[in-house]
Amino acid sequence: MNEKFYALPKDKQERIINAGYKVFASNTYKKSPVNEIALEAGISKSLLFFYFKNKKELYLFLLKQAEELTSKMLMEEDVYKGDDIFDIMYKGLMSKAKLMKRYPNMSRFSIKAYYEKDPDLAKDIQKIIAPYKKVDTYTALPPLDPTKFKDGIDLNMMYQDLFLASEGYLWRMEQSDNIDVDKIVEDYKKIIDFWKSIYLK
Amino acid sequence: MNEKFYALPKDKQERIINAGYKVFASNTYKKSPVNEIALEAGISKSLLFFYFKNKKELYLFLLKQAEELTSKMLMEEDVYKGDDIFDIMYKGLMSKAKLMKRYPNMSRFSIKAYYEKDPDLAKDIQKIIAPYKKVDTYTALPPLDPTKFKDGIDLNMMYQDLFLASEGYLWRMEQSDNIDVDKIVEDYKKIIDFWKSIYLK
DNA sequence: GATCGATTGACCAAACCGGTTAATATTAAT
DNA sequence: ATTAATATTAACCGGTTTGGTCAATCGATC
Repeated sequence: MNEKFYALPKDKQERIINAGYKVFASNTYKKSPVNEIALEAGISKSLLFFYFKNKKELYLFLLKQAEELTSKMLMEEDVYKGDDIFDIMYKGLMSKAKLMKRYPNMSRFSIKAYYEKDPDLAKDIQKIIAPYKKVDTYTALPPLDPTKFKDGIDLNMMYQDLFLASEGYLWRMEQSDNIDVDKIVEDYKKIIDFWKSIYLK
Repeated sequence: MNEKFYALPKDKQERIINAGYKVFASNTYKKSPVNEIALEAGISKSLLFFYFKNKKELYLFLLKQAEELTSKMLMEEDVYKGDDIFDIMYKGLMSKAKLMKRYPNMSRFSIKAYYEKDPDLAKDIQKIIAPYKKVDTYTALPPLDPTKFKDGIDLNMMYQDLFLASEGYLWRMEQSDNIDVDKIVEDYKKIIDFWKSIYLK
């Protein structure tokens, strides 16, 4: 790719990146016309080909970018990880929401990339994804201090409840095009408080 | 459309329908090649054009079919509606799962149709969707008998919890290609029981 | 083997797509 | 103002795809 891309004003860079995420997230790789991306970004197709030598390079650049941004977010999340499961989940969703505000289609793009079957790409995709694949994001029950929770509560089931609901939340966020992050975070805070009130001693 | 389509053996009809749902659910209308649908259905493109006079007719037929099947399911659901909220939610997800087993991509197709922007279609889509649009599926809190629930529980928040988690569940089902409906229903039953144990008196 | 309906392969014109290139617009330097 | 360098685009091209048609073939029935 052309290094001059990085010399572009940040907002133009992000407009191009987001245009790529949008189009590649809505279609398969093969059915994502470069021209559509250029149009969405407000530049000409030729200019896109000036910055990225071909469609494949553009795609892989976007994927790498996505993986880097995501893992960076996850690491930042980790730094502040305490032992309060509710707090962890709240902060988790909050940082996801923040990322989603800046790159509304990145998450959908990444998921789609994971399942992309194009023979020209599959191998390169796996190469980029592999390192991050190990970091499995909280599907398993984290260690919890049972004394803090009300007696008789099946902590495993409780965690499934929290997890499932958060997933539903995330899903809703992905559906709507223009997310009001603040409102969503606020709503989520409310339900977290509710959970605290019923699960905690 | 050609009435002879209905004379086809039921399983062949459904294979064609499901092929349509699959392709139209994965791409925009314009980028869904009729040939891909035919291939997926195991017939020739020519035969598809024999049953449906053109792409648009095929698409609208599938949409009408989807709306009819969905509203039929919702009505059947209504018939058995008691006053046990947990039972209602369980039965709701169960019938959705059953429908999803028979038509794995129908729901994704319908959602996509809702957002389809093709100028050739948008109007016709709205015409088909409009009647069913009013039937809003349980977003609002249904009437609940507060005496049955543990004291001090915010029923509104509780319902949001149930609803959100169910949404997450549904989402998971849509993600996976081959759904093990029975396992999913079983899992859901477990979490319903869990909810009963913490929310009910 | 003739008849008839079901099904297909071959075909076509139009649109589309990735990528190139020569031309133009914009900015900065002299 | 002129030039030089850079950023950006329009026009174009060969190859592919796509919706749709139609004559040909297949398969059963008589």
